[in-house]
Amino acid sequence: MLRDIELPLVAVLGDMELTGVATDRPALRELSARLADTAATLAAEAFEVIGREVNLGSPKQLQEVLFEQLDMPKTRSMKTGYSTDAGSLADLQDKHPHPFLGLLLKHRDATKLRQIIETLDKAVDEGGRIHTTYDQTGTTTGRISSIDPNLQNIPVKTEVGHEIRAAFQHGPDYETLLTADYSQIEMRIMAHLSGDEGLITAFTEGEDLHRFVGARIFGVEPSEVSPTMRTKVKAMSYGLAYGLSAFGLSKQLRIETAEAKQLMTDYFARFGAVRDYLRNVVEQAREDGYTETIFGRRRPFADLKSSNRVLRENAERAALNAPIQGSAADIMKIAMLGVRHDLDERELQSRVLLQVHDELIVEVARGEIDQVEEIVRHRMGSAADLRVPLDVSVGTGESWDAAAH
DNA sequence: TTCTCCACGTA
DNA sequence: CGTACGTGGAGAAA
Repeated sequence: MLRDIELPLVAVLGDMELTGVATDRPALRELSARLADTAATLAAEAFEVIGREVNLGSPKQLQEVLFEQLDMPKTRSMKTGYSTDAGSLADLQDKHPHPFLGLLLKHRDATKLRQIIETLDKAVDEGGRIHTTYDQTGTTTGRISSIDPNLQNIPVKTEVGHEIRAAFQHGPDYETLLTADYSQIEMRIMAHLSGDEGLITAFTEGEDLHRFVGARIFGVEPSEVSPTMRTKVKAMSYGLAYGLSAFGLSKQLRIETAEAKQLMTDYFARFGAVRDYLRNVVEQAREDGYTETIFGRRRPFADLKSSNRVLRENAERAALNAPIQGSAADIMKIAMLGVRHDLDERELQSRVLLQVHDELIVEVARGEIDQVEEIVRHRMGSAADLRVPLDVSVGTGESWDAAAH
């Protein structure tokens, strides 16, 4: 692990840091200005609605507005009062609709995104590139983390998120950016580790994983799986690897606990080996005092025998997740070494710029697209030999956003 | 200036 | 009552 993966990876990460990624700074600044404008308008409207000016970024002041002035029902309790996070505000909007709530949520969204953009803008160097720093020893699972700035949590889900990613581009001497990511790698690892025949079949035969699983659970044909059914199955599948409970699932999907419970029962009725595996991982960790990834990376656990239930159950969920998240991290690291090796061997000018856990972003030199795609697909696809295929999806474009799939 | 809490972005 | 991270603002502590 140390000799064959971590140490060789040091140089790869070092080069990625030194190279950095080209950015369209004017675009970032324009976006920032637009969001500042939006935020100001929203703040003014919010103040109008409550009849006074407060700091919308202060949870303390928001609590005064919501729970005293507007007399809203109390939300989740915190150390310093009651929560004003997005989930709580959404609940409030149901129980006690008020225009202030929507304005506040939109204002938060705009200011948060603007703050991210400002941080990025400050990080741009003289050459127009942003250089992150990778921390190879900062996580408990084997993932690498990214700091100063963190380029592993750049927004993507919203419209503005896409605009931000559109500002990450290839440099002037290069032809395009290429992104390559593993599809459902953690679910595939779960299929591999559990040996669940149903899940393995889903990956070897099913075109759409969640549709396939949904058909099994709901007892219908894949073509009969509705969008709602698929959403539920998807949430549950991803949640499994984190130790999600029926309660947590119900909350996330905003459905009754009984329905969530039934969903999980139906899931495990069809994919029982998954449940057995998850139980076994925790059991084994309790005996050994550590978990292990496919490639032998160990994570110690001290709290699995704790008499404190909260500590113990937290440790159980972490222990169940560690081999899955950790194996995925191992696989990506091996793939990165392979990609680097092949780029060097063929003396190509293209270079890997970023890693975002299950995704690589490559700056492709002119005329090298086909070769680079072949290398990346091959190295990522063959980084581990599992009981299910490793599916890699690749895209190219002028920007990170355009290259995404 | 430094620390904790809250909130929230990603995989 | 969902794993793994990093960051910035507010407000308190030093």
